[in-house]
Amino acid sequence: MVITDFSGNAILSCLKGKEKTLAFQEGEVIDFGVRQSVYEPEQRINEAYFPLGAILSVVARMKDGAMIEIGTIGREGTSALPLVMGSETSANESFCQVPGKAWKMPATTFRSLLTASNVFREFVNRYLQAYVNMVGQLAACNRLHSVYERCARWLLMTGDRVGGNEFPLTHEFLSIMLGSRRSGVTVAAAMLQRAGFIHYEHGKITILDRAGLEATTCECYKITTDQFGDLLSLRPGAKVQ
Amino acid sequence: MVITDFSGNAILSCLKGKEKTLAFQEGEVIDFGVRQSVYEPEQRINEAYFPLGAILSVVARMKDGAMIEIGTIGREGTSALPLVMGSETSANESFCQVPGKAWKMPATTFRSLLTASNVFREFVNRYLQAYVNMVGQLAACNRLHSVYERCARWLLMTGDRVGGNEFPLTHEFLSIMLGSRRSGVTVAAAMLQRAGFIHYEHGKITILDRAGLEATTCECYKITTDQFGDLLSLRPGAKVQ
DNA sequence: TTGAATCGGTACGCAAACGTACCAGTCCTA
DNA sequence: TAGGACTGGTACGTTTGCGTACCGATTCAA
Repeated sequence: MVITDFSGNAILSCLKGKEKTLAFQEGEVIDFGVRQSVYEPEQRINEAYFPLGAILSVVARMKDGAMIEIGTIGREGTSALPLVMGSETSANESFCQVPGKAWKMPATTFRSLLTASNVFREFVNRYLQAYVNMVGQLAACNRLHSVYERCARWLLMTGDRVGGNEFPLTHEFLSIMLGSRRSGVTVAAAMLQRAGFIHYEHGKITILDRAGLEATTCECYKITTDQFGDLLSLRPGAKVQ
Repeated sequence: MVITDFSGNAILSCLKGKEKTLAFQEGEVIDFGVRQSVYEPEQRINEAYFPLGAILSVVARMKDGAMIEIGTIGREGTSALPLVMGSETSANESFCQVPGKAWKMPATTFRSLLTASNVFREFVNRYLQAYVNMVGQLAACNRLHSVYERCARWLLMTGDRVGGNEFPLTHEFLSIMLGSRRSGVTVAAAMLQRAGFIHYEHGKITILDRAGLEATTCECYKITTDQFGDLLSLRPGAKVQ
């Protein structure tokens, strides 16, 4: 895979002219491996990442070791939102959820771009708004909806961001992201498979019937995705920008 | 109550000189009544509010009518975060949770202040960061912690924002905010009262033992409050700025 | 190729919370 | 001051999901 432009990432693809050149010169493509750390909590952010295929998870970790996803970042966004809000650190831990490529850029370059380009800053702000709305909707969803619904939602959202219908995933990992038991996720996933919406085997999952999943999941998926969609045209196959 | 300066609100109190004058001239004190609407979902934001005693709730409402709190705003902040992110509308509904006063300012004035004053913009950004962290922590808390723990957390956070130990609250209302049954909240609240941490009667609650509540609640309270505290010195009795 | 690790299926007792209902005390208002 | 609304206490059957355990199948590495 050769990066000839930034069309793989919605944020980067709105750069033009000398800002685009700067982003090229001072950045590079990197590979994220599964569970590779992106940011550690309270640590200084030195790089901004823009997924080109990788998917990142922002998680909260409790003192007892419990972990749960509070945000997810794919080709529509960037890991560097704290920098947009003028923070030097990330309050939460984040890591790679689905392996793939990402554009890496020094934090200083990202800050320069925010200052230099109004279009870029405004676009990043719109992404920030959509991201915040996603987190809020997740807070509601986590309290009000069943494992089964949330399971379908997570698969759809990840499918959207991976830009395809197949990605590596274990029940164990999904259960951590959803903040539920592995056995509970297995039951929910088995129901989805029996319904013909998905197929999985040994750490690999395939979405077979997106419409079926959408009919199964709670309204949170549509609300969140529409909020991104208004801003960013995230759906698979949709043209970025 | 006569407003001689903005010391009641952390955000406004960082205004100086001609920006402060502008905020005075183009704003006014208003009274928020219980359950009075602040913003409706998807509607244009025409005013920014800065609580001086009132507490506002941002909530998500589901198609089936279920409602749950996803953010709370008191003397430390402002209702107008979507404007900070360049949005014209609020994705969620918000209303007054605890009645009291607030400073009201046209959205255009708020935008002017953000442009005119670096100090103000940076301060608002720090508040935005803390708010986003609060929502994320809430997403985790809603999934991982019991009604009992969340009940104590909510009372503490509201006590912090009201700037006192007594405020109007019914079990019914609290159960909606927490996304749980009223009967469940009654049981949890009764435990807290039996422990001597709180006292309540007919829609009025008093926090008797803050340390007791803090020992009871989950870590989410401390994490969230510390994130605000680093930025804003929110605790009761603490000097603002 | 063989042993270990990973992954998924399933079961089961248990706790939390749901959903609902009914009742009594308090407050508000006509 | 009498009736109705609001608030809180309680009960109980049901559901969901927890916590844990065990087992078979697949995959991977030695």
